[in-house]
Amino acid sequence: MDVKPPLRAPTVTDVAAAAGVSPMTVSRVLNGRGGAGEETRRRVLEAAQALNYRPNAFAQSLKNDRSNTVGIIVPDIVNPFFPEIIRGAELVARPAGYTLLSCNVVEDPEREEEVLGTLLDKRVDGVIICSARLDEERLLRAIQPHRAVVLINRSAAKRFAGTIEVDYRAGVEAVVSRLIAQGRRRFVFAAGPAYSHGGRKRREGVEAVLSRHGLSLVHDVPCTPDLQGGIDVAARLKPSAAEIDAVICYNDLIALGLMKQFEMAGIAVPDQVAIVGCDDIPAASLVSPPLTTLRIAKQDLGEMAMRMLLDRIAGRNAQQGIVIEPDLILRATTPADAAQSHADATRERAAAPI
Amino acid sequence: MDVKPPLRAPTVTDVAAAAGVSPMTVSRVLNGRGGAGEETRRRVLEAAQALNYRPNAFAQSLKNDRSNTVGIIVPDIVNPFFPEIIRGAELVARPAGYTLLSCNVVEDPEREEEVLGTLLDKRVDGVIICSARLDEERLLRAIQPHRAVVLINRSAAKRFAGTIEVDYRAGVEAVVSRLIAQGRRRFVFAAGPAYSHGGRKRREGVEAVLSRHGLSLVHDVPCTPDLQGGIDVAARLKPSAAEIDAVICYNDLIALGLMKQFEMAGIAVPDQVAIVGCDDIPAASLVSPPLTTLRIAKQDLGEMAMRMLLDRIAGRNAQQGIVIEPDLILRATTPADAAQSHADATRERAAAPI
DNA sequence: TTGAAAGCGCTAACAC
DNA sequence: GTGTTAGCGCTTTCAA
Repeated sequence: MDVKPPLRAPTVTDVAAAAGVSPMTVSRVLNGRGGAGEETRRRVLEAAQALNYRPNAFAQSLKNDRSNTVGIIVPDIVNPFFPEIIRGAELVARPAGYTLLSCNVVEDPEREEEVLGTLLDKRVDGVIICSARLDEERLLRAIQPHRAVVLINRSAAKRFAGTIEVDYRAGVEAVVSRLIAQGRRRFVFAAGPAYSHGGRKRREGVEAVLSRHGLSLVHDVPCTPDLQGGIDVAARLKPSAAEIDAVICYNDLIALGLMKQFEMAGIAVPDQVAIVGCDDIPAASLVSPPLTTLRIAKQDLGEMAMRMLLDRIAGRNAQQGIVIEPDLILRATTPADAAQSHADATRERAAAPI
Repeated sequence: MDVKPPLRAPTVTDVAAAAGVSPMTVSRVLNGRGGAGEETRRRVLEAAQALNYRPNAFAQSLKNDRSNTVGIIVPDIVNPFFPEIIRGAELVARPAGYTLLSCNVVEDPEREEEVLGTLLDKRVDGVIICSARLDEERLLRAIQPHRAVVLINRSAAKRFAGTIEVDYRAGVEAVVSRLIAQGRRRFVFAAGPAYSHGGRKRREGVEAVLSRHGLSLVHDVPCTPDLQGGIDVAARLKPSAAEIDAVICYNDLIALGLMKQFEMAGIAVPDQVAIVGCDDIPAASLVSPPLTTLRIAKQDLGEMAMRMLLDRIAGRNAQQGIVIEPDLILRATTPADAAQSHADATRERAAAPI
């Protein structure tokens, strides 16, 4: 009556014995490699079923020299930006017969290197790396032994990896231009991690537009890419809050942390200071005022990356680099009317009845 | 000059040849199994280094019959509740020498079963299942062949799995009692997925308190455990919003979606309707008004689960079942003063100067 | 259509 | 202290 815990999982040999054939035949039948008698086929299938047989993936991988596993490395799984990418990647990987191994490196370059090593030990068929934090040289060395690599938001010699980049620069330029047209002049950049490639792109966008208008950043403050980062930035900014018009944030988490602090400090958003995020995570539209941000099609990004990776694994290196454009989502942390200047908005608010 | 892509990864044999010893010696040195000459040791290490040798995890696993990999299955990686659990689990797994394979089943029981099979093929040493959606019989059958299993928020015969459960019932009872003391009488339960074990616990909590007061639920509406679920519930509730005092939500995501819709419909929270969430995800404290919720120590939960799993893998089944208590986090979607009745609050608000 | 042998990379057991 | 042999579970090659 008692179901005994399986002391040893059944092997091809067990199935073969049960079906009265050779292990080879079992393998053939189970892998649909044709060439197997109808009757034999039935017996094998039956035996496998009865024994609850499951092929040992190690043995298969060892023999075939492929694991049907791919890895994806993200800086922080708790940052809502990344789970969507993972989900997208998984959506493509599974139907293609691949298992996805997702690894979280908690924003630590050492860990990133270590994880790439572990994935190598596990002989993954390929890896997607999101926002790699390693410096160029170490990154190249770490990915070089891998069979196939796709980098998200990081460029690299095409020889070593396919790339998918978000055109943050263009996105940021669009918002900053708009804010300048609305009369904002004194900008702050809440920069996120210093070593971020995407962070540099965003900065370039801000600075390009500013310098076109003879302006430059009032502050450029690095911070962790999470709520706490936004809180830290707020602390830095509060003493001189009267001297700034707008804060461009590395991501929504920072923007949200910042907003909360500004709200508590009585700093009016967007009337006194405009705030712009990046990513468009769900919380961005839930807060008050809802956050103006750059939307990235996160799940699509994951899907594209995985498709590119599978292509590379299969040896068809069709697409080498893709750039995707973010959408500017105008919500209420930036002034509503592009024609109306900052000063006007302030005056009008002061004159409003309630 | 050109770095050639590795056509074949180096093996013990390669290292052995380079060091002028036998493969066995290489294995011994690299695994620190003592018994190896100082000089030999040095040579082997050098050779391994030079060739950039990395042991093939398959071959090791095949031989040792253990993969040093553990799996964790979550219903939806995009739900912010789960990434924190995964991170906690990983924090414990990695130092112990285990790689964590996290799998997302997008709230689909079929996928859950399939994934348990895949993990079996990969011969993981153990699995943690979060909020298993499978029915009892299929769940038991699916976990039975696994070496070690820990279930989060799901009970099971101790024989087959360790369990960690959140005492949702107690948590919910605490809020509901409080709301009743504040004069709320007409409760709605936004129930989440019908097949959720945790959902049943929460419902028991609500109903226990209500019946103690001679009350019963006005509505019990199932929904998906995400923002959309909350939006759907709002649509269901809006026509009769005047007839309800409080909505107890399965999780924060639902509560947040609901709040947003209520806000747009001009339904005052908490004055007209109180809202309670569950989980305490970061967004809960960011919205206005901030959400009253039950806080679960998510990362701790992940850490505990992983520790329990590793214990089970090692054969020390010390702890079989753990129950953790949620903390009631009172924020502003429920009335502030327990002594003040609903009616009072409403009157006072109406009389307020602004 | 089916089977026998050999080997993927590694290590436990047993020599020497 | 070090090497030899054998085998983990599977599948490719070649033969029957």
